[in-house]
Amino acid sequence: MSPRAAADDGRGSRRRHPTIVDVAERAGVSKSLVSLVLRDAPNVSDEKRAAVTKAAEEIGYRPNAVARSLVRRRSNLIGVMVSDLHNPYFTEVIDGIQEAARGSGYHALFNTGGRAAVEEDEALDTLLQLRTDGIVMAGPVLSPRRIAAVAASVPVVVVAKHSRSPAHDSITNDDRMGARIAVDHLVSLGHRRIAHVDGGRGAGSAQRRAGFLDAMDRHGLRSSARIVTGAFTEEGGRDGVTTLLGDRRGVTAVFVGNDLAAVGALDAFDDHGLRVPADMSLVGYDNIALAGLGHIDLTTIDQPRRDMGVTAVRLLLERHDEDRRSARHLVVPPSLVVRGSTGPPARIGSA
Amino acid sequence: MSPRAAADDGRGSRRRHPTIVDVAERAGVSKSLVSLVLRDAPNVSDEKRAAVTKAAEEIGYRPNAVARSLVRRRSNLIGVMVSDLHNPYFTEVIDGIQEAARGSGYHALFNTGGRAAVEEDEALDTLLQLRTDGIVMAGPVLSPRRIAAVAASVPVVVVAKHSRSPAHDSITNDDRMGARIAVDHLVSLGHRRIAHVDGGRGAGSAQRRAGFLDAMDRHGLRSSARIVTGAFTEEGGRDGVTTLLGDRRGVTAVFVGNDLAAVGALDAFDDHGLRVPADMSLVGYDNIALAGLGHIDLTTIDQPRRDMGVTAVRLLLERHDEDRRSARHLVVPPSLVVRGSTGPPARIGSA
DNA sequence: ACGGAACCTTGGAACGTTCCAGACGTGAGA
DNA sequence: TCTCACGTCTGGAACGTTCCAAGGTTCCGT
Repeated sequence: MSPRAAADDGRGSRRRHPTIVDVAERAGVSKSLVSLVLRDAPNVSDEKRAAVTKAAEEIGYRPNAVARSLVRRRSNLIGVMVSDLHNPYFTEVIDGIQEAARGSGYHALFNTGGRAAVEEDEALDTLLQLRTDGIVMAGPVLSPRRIAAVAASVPVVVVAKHSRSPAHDSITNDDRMGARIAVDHLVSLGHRRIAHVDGGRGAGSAQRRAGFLDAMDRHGLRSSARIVTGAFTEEGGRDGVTTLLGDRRGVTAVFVGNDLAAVGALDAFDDHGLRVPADMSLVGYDNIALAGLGHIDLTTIDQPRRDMGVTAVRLLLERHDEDRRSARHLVVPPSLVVRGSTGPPARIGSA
Repeated sequence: MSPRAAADDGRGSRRRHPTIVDVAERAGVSKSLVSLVLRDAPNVSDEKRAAVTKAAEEIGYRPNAVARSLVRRRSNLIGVMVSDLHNPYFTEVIDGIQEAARGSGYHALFNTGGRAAVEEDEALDTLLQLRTDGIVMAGPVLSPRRIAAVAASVPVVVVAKHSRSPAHDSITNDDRMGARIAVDHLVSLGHRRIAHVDGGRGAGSAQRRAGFLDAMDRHGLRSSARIVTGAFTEEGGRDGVTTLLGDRRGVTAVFVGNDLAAVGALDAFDDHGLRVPADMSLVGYDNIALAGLGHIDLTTIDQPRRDMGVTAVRLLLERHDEDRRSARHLVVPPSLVVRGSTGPPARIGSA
């Protein structure tokens, strides 16, 4: 009598999982044949195939991915470290990753670092020890050094954070261009005195600031461009606008660093009795779901986040399956989404 | 010369990961000793311990969790299937899970099913094949049958969906109680004619409806209670309110099924020129981040989501480590969060 | 009738760990 | 001096797969 026949695992607990050998015994074939059938290889007789399938079904066999990855030395897993799951920006990227992974025979598994470097490090370590075939880092706050170190042992693609590292790939949107689009839109509506409440030291903030100035310049409005410091939070937007309104010189439109901050701005305008868009136009950035709510209805700059997720997986597979060695840093174009927070400037007060 | 010394893996690609044997060779000890040191066992001389640690460090050794789980027959992984990552409700539950897992030497790994049963099934299969030590299902839309089937091979706890299955544990908030709290709050402000825009067939919707009627009854307001059908979406709330306002009989307050729908309701009130809370009080449910935004400022019912996540992990470990066999179905109390969307009813129109 | 190709099936090694049983000192107690 | 215990270290089996080389059949062409 085989030792396995001794039933449960001794702790009197949950019965051990059936293995390929159990299936083989029941079907009266070798374990190798079972393996072949389960991976549906050609050159297996219909008879045996049926017997194995039936036996597997009957005992509720479920392949052990652990043993499989060990011997194959690949897990078919894509690990995704998301810096912050609370940020709705990432959830759509995740959708794209999930979709692309499923479509290529991989499974995506997520992790989060709660915007803290130590935790991100731990999360990455888990992914690394699991021997995932590739790692996506969504908006990491980790140091470039550490990211490069991870990239030394597994393909890595960084999403939503600019990088020029030769060690890994990255994919970001063109923040400069996005800011320019926002300004162009406002100018086309007739605005001249436009302010920017920036995102402080947040990711992409510097580029958006540069794009803003750049665009104002092109329209010959450099002198009426105004920038105040904010942050990528509701509060950052509120404070920025408050500062701005303290000494505004006929500003009729504001481009805010991101949507969350724009909502804060909306709030501040409310407090000052300014109506949007009648008295003040407002443009955000990112097009998070929030911006589309009827009650907020924010004109904003959209990043093709889902596509970015899909592309991230593609980049990973190029490295893993096609053995690409050189780094690729992709920059995708953002686009304008016009909603109800922008309109022509009020006649009164226009210079 | 050992075959391993042949450098890379033949595909000319990424160098293979160093193993415990590589560390052993370099440190001049057996692989068993390396294993002992790495799991810092007692009874290892300081000298050897140092040698092993140094060697591991030098060659950048990182344990292979796959091999480890295979032989130990436990992965120290908690798999979390989240039905919908877009729903901010879950992100806080996730925080709790992550925190509790870390605190107990486990790692949490997430998955998502995009609110579709087939995809949820696939996601669970991935988790099952990975041999996670336990699975948390956050708001599954999967059939109870299928959930029970999964629970037959691994401990399962369902979060945010009522269940009485003997096969697994669950943790939910007391929706009846939450609805009662909402009504009590409105009544205490002086409201009498209160309506409920429900969540249709959404999870917990029936209980919230029952709690609403129950509370109205207790206050002797059964006859002025009004319920209209909605859904747990912005649109559901908007439509519900529109229906309601079509034939309102002096309604001064509305309790909406969840926060998202409440935002839709806010919108509909706007459209009808009703000011909140001056003309109409509004209470939501769930206390998602959105509700706290200054611009929305919604009074709502809070579920202790983070705690629910922590508790879910605890339930899992009770089964896995302490071998509990009987099912536990926990119900936690929700609480009121008063913000700016509720106030006393307007004098005009009060009966 | 014979060789070999084509097809199907199988045993065993390997993947990188953990764990068990036992080997090898060394020092204490008899 | 001989045992025995203790502390330290090691080899080998096991975990559940995949994959390779090779073993059998069957069938075809000559």
